Amino acid sequence: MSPRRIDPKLATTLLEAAARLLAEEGAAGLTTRRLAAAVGTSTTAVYTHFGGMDNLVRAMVHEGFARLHRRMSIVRATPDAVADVMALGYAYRANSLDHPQLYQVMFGSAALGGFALAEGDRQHGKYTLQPLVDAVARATEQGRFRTGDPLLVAQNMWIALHGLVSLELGGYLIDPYDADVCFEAQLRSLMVGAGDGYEATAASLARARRRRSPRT
Amino acid sequence: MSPRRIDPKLATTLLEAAARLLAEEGAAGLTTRRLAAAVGTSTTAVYTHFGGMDNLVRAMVHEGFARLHRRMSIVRATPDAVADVMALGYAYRANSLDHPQLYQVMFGSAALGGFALAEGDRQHGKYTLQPLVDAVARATEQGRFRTGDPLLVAQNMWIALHGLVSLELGGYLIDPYDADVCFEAQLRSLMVGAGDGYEATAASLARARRRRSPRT
DNA sequence: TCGATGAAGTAACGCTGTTACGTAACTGCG
DNA sequence: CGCAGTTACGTAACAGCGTTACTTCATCGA
Repeated sequence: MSPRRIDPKLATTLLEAAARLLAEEGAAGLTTRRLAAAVGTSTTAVYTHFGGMDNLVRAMVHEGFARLHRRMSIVRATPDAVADVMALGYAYRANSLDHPQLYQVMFGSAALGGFALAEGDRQHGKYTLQPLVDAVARATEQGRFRTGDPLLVAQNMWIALHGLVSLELGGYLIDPYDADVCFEAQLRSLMVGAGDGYEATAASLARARRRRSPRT
Repeated sequence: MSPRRIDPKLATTLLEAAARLLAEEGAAGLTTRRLAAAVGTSTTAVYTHFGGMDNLVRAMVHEGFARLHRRMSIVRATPDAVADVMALGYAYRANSLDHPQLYQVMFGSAALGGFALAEGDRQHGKYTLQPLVDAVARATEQGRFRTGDPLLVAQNMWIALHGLVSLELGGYLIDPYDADVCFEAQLRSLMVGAGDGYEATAASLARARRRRSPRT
């Protein structure tokens, strides 16, 4: 019927449209038919290029982790490793708030919505976490953190950050304190919990705060 | 067709069946038709009693928060308030692991699956958090925690715990450390981050560990 | 120029939540 | 006891979902 669209990159087009649909209408609005309509094709395209909605979502999750990794990779190492750790925290949260729906699909145990993630899809955090592990290791070398496995310390920080972002995006945070207050309190608590001094953490937090990236 | 079931508590029956369906088959298996079949009625019952699937899920979430609150309320106050705080952490995680699917619906920003939670539904954490706030306040009075708002401190602990449980249930935790290790490391870090001494925390953790409730 | 290959469209299947409509049962009043 | 009134339930349908045979058609290589 419609003139045949010669588009060898239909897969990419589909992914971009899916991301836009997800961002604008939420996960409920991300259906094969609406996606097909958005790119001017038929639902079959999803199957020839991805083999189903699951795989398309999986590809989006993949892309989401890559973007998160990129966002955290541009945080440079400075002489203050604790400030670096907190700067990574800022980057993590900023990326999540920039793509809230995607974040919820990545971590929202999206199996709920019928989208099923495979085992490997959840392990992208492994390399996403690497910049944080490095910064923690340097903070440990600098004597700011207690001696211990940087991977375990970094993972605990990631866990706490995910808890914050997850509850913030879900609207679960309780009234008197907004997410910003909770976030910085969380950062302070994490650094002190890892072994840093209370005053030293405050100074490093001030430094990290100045390094927040303006936009994506 | 079938003999009219005289069951004035059909609403309760539906809720129980829904909980069982959710636990056994996951959120994808929780449909009006399967639910109706499970209790030997028709899909209409869901609408006369709840006004739709959303409200039924909302009622389950309500019940889930109540159960969580109950589970945390049986943690008694002892002279070691920090041990109490960690015992509440154990209770929180134990409850979540006992009802993983329900937990994911409660916090999994279930809007993804088409189930929408109302604003008020998310604020049940307000009273659920109260036992933790009290324990934190006592730990502060005892000089174990730094002076500060117990609500903010407790909220940060809840955030971190939710992060752990959420990632654990979703299968996101990274290999070398299992969830138990991460959990106890998280507890230690939280107590130290709140102001407790490293050695004092270790002693209290040992006490809290002995108090774990055996079953629901 | 012609056959082969692969992708896209059509239409259908079974499933979902939801609702209009009819019916049957319980409730309360006389 | 008998008769409305109200409520709850079953039936059947609608729209929309993911998915999949089957068909059609554009493109490429010989």
